[in-house]
Amino acid sequence: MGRTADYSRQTCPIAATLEVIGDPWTLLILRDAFNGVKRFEQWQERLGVARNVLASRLKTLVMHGVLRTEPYSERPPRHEYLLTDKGRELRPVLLTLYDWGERNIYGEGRSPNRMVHDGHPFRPKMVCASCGEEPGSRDLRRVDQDVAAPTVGEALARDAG
Amino acid sequence: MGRTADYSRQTCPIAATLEVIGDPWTLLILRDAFNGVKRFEQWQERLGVARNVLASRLKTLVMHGVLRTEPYSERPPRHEYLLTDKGRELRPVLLTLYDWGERNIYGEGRSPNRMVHDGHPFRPKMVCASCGEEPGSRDLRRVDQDVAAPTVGEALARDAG
DNA sequence: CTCAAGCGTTCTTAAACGAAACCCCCTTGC
DNA sequence: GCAAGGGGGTTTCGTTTAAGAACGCTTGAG
Repeated sequence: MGRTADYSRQTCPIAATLEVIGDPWTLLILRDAFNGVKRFEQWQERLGVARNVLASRLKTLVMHGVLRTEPYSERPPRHEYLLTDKGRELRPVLLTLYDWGERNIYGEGRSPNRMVHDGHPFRPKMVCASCGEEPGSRDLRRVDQDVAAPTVGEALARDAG
Repeated sequence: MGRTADYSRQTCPIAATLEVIGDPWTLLILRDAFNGVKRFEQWQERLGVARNVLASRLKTLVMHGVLRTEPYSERPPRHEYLLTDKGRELRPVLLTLYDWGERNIYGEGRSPNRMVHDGHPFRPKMVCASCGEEPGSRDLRRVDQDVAAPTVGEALARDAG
């Protein structure tokens, strides 16, 4: 059946998220959206993605409320795609992907572009929102509510290497 | 050419990262790897992914150094797949995906499983590793090294909504 | 000797992709 | 008035990939 995302049956926030943004093109579309891209032709040109694929991705992003359309011309009828709040909350996802690639593919400091926060190099660090500490691999636990299958909590609570 | 990831030409850490882990199954494989899964049959059973696809994904993860194989039996020859350091550094990626799904799909606190850090609910927060501040949308800048095309820095430095 | 576990590979079929053509609506220029 | 062009897609068609089931291989157990 092609790639009809049958991992949907998984009751897990990660799987659920991937239903929405799990496509590689989708993430690049969002990257460019954060980059200020708003229109069909801009994405098409930058990404080189097939037009039908782009149209389809934009449609599902709108459907899922990650992007919304906003008319910018009546005649001819034209609209642009803007990030919603829900979409804007994906920034940390893009930032962690960015950071991983920069360090693990390009090699520390050899990335073609880097980010600067207030004058100093920016690197994202993940901390616990409540206590501000960086959680180790051991002190994160999962709590199930009403699910039997051990899905994801241990996932991130435990190291396996 | 099917989906031969031609966004490879993009000189961008995000695109580069997606070359490695941009497939939806790959991310679920990694989720389970963090969950303690180490063997072919375990993944196959949990994910319900086609065996040929699983084999192919594991192969490329090993090729990219995200997983490594470790023999656990000589006769018959068997090995398991373990996260490398490089792979373990993907934890923040999984955590941000988890968090986004929990909040934006299940709705605050309604996720089937949640995470607990040292007794209190865990939510990841992203801060600047240097100064510890949570970067706003305005105070992040991109610095190009030798690339002409405006690719990603603005992406994350600027809001577009 | 047969069976089962564990890890894939091979095969067929049905989606999804990629590329290019085509279409609609409107504006501009001649 | 009519061709040219920009913007935003949809249609068509050939190719690639994924899904799913079957098969193969090696070894240990009964």
